[in-house]
Amino acid sequence: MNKDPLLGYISTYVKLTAEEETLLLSKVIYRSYLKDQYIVQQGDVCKSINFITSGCTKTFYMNAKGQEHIVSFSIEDWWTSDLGSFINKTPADFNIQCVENTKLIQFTNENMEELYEKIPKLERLFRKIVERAFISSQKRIIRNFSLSAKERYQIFKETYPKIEQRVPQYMIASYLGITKEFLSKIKSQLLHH
Amino acid sequence: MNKDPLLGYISTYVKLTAEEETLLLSKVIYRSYLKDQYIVQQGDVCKSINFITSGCTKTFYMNAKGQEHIVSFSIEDWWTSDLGSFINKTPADFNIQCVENTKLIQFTNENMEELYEKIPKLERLFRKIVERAFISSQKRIIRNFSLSAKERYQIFKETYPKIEQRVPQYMIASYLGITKEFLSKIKSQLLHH
DNA sequence: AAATGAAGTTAAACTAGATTAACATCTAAA
DNA sequence: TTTAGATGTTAATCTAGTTTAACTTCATTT
Repeated sequence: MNKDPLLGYISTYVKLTAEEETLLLSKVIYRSYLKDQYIVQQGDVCKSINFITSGCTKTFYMNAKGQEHIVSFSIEDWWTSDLGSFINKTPADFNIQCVENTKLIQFTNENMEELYEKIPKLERLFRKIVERAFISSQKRIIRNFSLSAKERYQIFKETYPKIEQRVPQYMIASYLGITKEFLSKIKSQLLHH
Repeated sequence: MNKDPLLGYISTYVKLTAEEETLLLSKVIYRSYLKDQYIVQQGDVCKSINFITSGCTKTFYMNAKGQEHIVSFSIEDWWTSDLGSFINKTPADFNIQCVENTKLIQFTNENMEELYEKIPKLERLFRKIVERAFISSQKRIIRNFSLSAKERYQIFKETYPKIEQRVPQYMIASYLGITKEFLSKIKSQLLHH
């Protein structure tokens, strides 16, 4: 039925007519990236909002000392972008890099504006998507404050079992806000209970 | 011109007609709370999205050990809610409590849905509001990972000078994710440089 | 089959920030 | 005017997590 993964995804939020679906697909760009390629580089303006159809990316901040801090991983059926940079056309705070070969569907800022005008239902779609993202971001702040690294790791494994198996351990440590050495210690503690 | 602070605020995002403004005002509830009163209690379902017209609130999570972790402060012209609870009608993760006597304008879930149907421009308004909230939440996660408590305190002072003067220091410590004793130490370090 | 490098482990020494506890200051009520 | 509660400070001790560094394991290339 839904030949396109994006349309399938959208239909779970809002119902588009056939014409709207055609218009939408005419305004998106299909792209493939190889493992390790950058979709967005910190300092550049982020030109797209991206819907991932296959693969895996990491969004990270690199500080002055050259340390990576991973904000999020994204896999199939998730969105990724530096939203602040995309909306305000300011230099990106984050890098988005492929952890696997990745296929995605891009919306540029101009196409996005046009689509919002022509298909107002998309305002609702993206309102809801951003609401969810915001809610989970708030929860993450609280978890980082109130839980130990070990507890955060256990919750990560439960919440994102797929991601845990697909990305190297040192990236998980970075996502959790700890060093790879300390995550290694936590894992051995959990093994030898 | 704009007799109502809410309409004034909204007009900076989207232009409403006089009829739309009237409809909107007919669907909101004006409320006053005293200092220390709760607007939302953790565990209850959060029934409203609130636009603050005067006063100050704190949104915090209380963990199993009874420790408060402040997620955010809100003052005039800001919104406050437990969005996850409001949208999904699930028990609230957070408490929202007044730090000062506070006046606010409430949108219930049903009124909100009705307003979205009748004034589609509001979808855009709230999309943009939530986008901003999400962007700053992401930045906060990164700051908590990559900066020391002293640096976070300095950024807090620069970013929210008004709030710093209005809330007690132990709440700022909680917002920063540190103890009041450690914030006290940081302040004396900054004084006697 | 050896060599290179990326990813993960272990352990010792170290530090940012927590905990505990005693004390200080301020305010508002009685 | 005293008292009591809330807020803030100082200092000693403690700990979760970092740093550094040496070592292991595994996959890929030559």
